[in-house]
Amino acid sequence: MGSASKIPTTSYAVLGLLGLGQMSGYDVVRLVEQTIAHFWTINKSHVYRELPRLEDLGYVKGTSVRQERLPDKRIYKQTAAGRRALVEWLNSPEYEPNRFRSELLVKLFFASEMDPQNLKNMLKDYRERAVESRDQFERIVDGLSSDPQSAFIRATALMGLRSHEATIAWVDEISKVLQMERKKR
Amino acid sequence: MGSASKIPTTSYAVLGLLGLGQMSGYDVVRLVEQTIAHFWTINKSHVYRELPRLEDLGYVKGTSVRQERLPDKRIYKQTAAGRRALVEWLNSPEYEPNRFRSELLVKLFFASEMDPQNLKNMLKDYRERAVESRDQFERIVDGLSSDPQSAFIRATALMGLRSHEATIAWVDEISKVLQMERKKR
DNA sequence: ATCCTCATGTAACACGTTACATGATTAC
DNA sequence: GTAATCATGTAACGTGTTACATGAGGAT
Repeated sequence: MGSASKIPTTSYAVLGLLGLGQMSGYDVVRLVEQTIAHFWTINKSHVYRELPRLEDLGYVKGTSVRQERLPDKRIYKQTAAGRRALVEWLNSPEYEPNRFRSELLVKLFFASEMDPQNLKNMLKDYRERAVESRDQFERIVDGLSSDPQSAFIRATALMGLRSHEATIAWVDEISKVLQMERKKR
Repeated sequence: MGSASKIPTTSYAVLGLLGLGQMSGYDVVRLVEQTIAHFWTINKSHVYRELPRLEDLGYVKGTSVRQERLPDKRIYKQTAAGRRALVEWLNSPEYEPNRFRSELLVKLFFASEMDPQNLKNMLKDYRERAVESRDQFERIVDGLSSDPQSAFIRATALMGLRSHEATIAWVDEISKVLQMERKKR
């Protein structure tokens, strides 16, 4: 039953997207951006490396397509084995822990060496970006609203919304405190 | 003035930690875990690669130390040039955007292929981990409470706290909805 | 004319993780 | 006594990012 070769999350993500229809690498890249990028980025080069790997495993089947004006391309579709592998992965209860990195937080950690005005500007900018993202996710969530088929997709978008809201609230919370610290000195 | 060679955030993080006192690579690794790991992980091997690089740049100075029972080691300290480079980086207003990855969210995105019970278990587990993390951060934040020197460190810990709180609230929010979806079918 | 975007990918390099090594001490 | 932890690192490999390539079509 179990597939011998263990493949990383990125491979399953590509495989999963190919379940939505056959696509070229280029299409996958665009689709990633529109769907999972906010919790799982995959860039172009990586996609193009994953596709042959999935093909070697027999999880997808690629076909070369000639085009006139545009460069020739290769389109891929899930195989039955690919679908099985995907479902098996989905149903295994394990998942790697979340990864989060923030250069802003690194700078904040060392901010005692920082010019207070610069810190203030950076936090302002950070907040503004978060507001923009929050608004985007709000629109997305509202757009998917009541469609029961998209409940899971909506749930992931909702995470985006909530986490940006939390970020905004956090900036406001610490701005007050850091402001005070500056006065005290 | 400006340093010609641009180095990544990880290098500055190591450099910054070496500002807290001279350390071996091993010490840096432990310190990372106790301080910045929740928004900027750096593993052992990476630390050991950064140290010679920082030394080549003249930002730190390493000294070999003989030990009797323990393996010999090399301890590093910030140089004046290193400190300048760090401050310059801190005061530049740029920062790379946050990166976030979550295999759980990838699985959730494709969860229409998933056994509902498994999804339920995964979300339960995810929530439990978030609760644990939240509690840890709560203790940390409370521990650093009123010390003005640690305001910035406290701010980063507070981000950990708030984001885990948001995660917990999000799980509760979507659990209700997904439950309903299941009934409707 | 020139620059930007679409549409395909490849190549090189840097970052990040896992596995390997080694010996002393501490815990059970 | 055996296993885990401390205390140092190194080597190998896999992931992820940036730069390079190429030509058509549309915008200014």
